[in-house]
Amino acid sequence: MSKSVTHSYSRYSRAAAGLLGKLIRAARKQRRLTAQETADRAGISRGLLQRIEKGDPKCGIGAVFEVATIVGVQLFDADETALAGHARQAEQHLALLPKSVRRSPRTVADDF
Amino acid sequence: MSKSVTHSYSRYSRAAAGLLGKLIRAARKQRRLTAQETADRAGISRGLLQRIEKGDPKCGIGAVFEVATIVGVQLFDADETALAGHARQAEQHLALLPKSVRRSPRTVADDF
DNA sequence: TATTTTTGATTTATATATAGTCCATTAAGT
DNA sequence: ACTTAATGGACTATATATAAATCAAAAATA
Repeated sequence: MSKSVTHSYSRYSRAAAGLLGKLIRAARKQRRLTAQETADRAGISRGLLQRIEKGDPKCGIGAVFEVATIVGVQLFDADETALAGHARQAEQHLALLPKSVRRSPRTVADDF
Repeated sequence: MSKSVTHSYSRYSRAAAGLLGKLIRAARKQRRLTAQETADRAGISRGLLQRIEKGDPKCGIGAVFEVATIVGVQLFDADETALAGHARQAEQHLALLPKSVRRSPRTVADDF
């Protein structure tokens, strides 16, 4: 076996994944959905659902979003959402920005 | 080669991943960060960053959150956030709910 | 225009995420 | 209390995500 390179995440990222997991679990319980049934509907295994609810950062974002949707956790609220709005805005903004970025020598804060 | 089981995601999940990717890309450009530099800071490869910005649902949620944080996309705003609030609430709620769920025979709507 | 960097895409090798199974424990319903 | 179901944890095999390297095209600066 070769050396495995353990990647570490920022506290914020870990917290976000963990919180999202808790949200999902709570929502599932509220709806009285079995872990197995939820997993089936999401098209994933029960084991993966466990990891998602535990906040494992290695879970695929698609699987997480899928489960979140099923149990009724709206990340980006409703039809015209926080995220959707942001993204449209982002796209427009993108059109105005240069298509590639030339590295500027100034340093950027990296604290979070 | 054995048959590969292609998993399909709901439209909502795909949209969510895609939108988040666009958000990230736009934010990165705004900050004039190179793809390579962003990837380095996130501790991931440039290729993975490309997939994240393209909205690939198979990307690990930890990596996505990490990049989002770096480029300044706040999923759950700031220190006491939408999500954090929800999650605390979720936890309390969880304490009041039964620890396991007994399947009730009634069917549930599955359209989204 | 010339030069240099960024980007997008592809390929390969390796690490690892996931599905599937099993078992022990715990909790719900009777 | 008894019975049955849901959960949490392991473990294994396989699919696949990821890193790394390379190259061509596009775009930024001079």
